[in-house]
Amino acid sequence: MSVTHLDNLDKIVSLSKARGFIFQSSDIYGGLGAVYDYGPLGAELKRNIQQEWWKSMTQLHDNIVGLDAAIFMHPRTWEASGHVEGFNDPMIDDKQSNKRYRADMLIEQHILKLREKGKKDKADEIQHLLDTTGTRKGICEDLYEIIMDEEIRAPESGAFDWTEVRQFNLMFKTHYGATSSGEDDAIYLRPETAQGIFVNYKNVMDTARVQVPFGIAQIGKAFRNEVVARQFVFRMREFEQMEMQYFVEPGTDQDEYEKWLEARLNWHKKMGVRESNLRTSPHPPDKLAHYARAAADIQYKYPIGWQEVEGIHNRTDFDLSRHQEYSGKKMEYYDQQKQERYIPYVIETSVGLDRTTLMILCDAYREEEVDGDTRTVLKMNPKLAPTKIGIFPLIKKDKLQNLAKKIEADLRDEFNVLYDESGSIGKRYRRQDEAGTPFCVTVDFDGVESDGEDTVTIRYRDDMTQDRIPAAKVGDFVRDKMKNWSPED
RNA sequence: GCGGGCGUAGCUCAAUUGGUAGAGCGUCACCCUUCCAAGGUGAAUGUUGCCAGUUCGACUCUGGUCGCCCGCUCCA
Repeated sequence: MSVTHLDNLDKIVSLSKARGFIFQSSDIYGGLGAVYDYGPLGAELKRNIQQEWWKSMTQLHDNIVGLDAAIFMHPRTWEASGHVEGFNDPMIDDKQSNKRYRADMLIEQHILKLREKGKKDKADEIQHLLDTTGTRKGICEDLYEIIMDEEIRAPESGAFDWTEVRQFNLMFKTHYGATSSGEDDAIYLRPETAQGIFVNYKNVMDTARVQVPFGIAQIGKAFRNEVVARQFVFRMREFEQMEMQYFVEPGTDQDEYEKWLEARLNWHKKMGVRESNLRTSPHPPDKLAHYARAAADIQYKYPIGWQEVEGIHNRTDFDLSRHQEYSGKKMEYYDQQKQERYIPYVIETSVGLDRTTLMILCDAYREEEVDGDTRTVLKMNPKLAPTKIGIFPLIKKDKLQNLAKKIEADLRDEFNVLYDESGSIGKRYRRQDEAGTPFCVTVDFDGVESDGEDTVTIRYRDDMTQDRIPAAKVGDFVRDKMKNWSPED
């Protein structure tokens, strides 16, 4: 059996659509860019991943609690977080130095220089042009024209090699209130879930009886107007994050950061992703986000290359300090033992649920040669599989159907099962292979005609072998096999 | 955002110089069938991405628009 190497996402996209994992949004209207819907199998898969994450974060840690904050937040939140400032300005890049500047600031500096040189008329003229930007073509175009006409050079490199002026509106804006229309009522769809945690930090501390170090975990949607949103569910405009913010004592932050980076990498391995397809990748200091002291990606080797599936950040006390400043509410923690007051540092683990789902699909995907035919199979961790057990009568005969339906009824409460009696048995197996169903139980004549207890065959997705087991033991058997599953190469 | 390519049934594709759409696979039903998609019979599905124009007539020509792919750019 050969290992399947995927060069791109085509096969995954096709299978996702054909089997009902993932569809493009609003397909019948021609689709909506960079937005996708999860179909019946995808919804189950995604939910299973969520549950595994939630359990590993909350249930397995006595000092991490859950939260479910709203998508809408007070607009001041995004001023405090730095998103409004950073996401809404007309920016221009110097191609020589790759430095980015606010286009309007460049022009103001230019005006200032002119005044210093005594060129008052010229300065006034440009000031007027700047004040009336947006009235000629558009804000970006007008600013660009001034920079071009005045041959304004980059402050640091001295180069005159600009990109166009672009408005960075990463946040989706909408109106709050049914009768609203004006700018006053603008509200944002959150661009990250983290702020929902930070603004509830005090509430949680006051009610959940937690002590530093402690964490708050949350799963939820976030929205970003990406400049370039492509590559299936890898980069979407509406996506789901699974985040945990861990509040620690300053000074212990670097240790905790290292600890969580390793813990999170291990989680991905535990989900059944092959170790050779996972790695961590620290961000170089000059590429860190404004709030971070240290950061690393957990990357997966997608068909489109090594890409970030999760980010671990040391956010320092940036967010809590800013919220303290903007809200006027104390964000300090009082350590009774040490009799110290401080604003905790925050270690963030933030994993993309959609990216994880895509990773699981990619890592599971195989095409194998079986008797000159190609078998497409998703060898994913049984815990994550949308359907756990396919249950079939070998052929449509009452005797076989009755037992198969009885087994189905017995297992349905505990497992996601699927009963199928159409077509040949081989076809039913292969159909379940494509859905990633790890076990198929078939009722045959040997089983029901034997004296004593009924037996069935159980067929394994990964190697297509079978065992004959008592019909009453299917549940026990599956439970055991699920626990002992490990990925193959 | 820029440049290039593409857009016909769920999927892969076909339709002679413009004459109002077909096949295979898949799906569904029935029959057959004692374990790995390949038996038989039958059925459903398309305003040819969308809108407009040229034309007696457009899947086929033109423009716009939406979406997808590749490259560049971007990713605070």
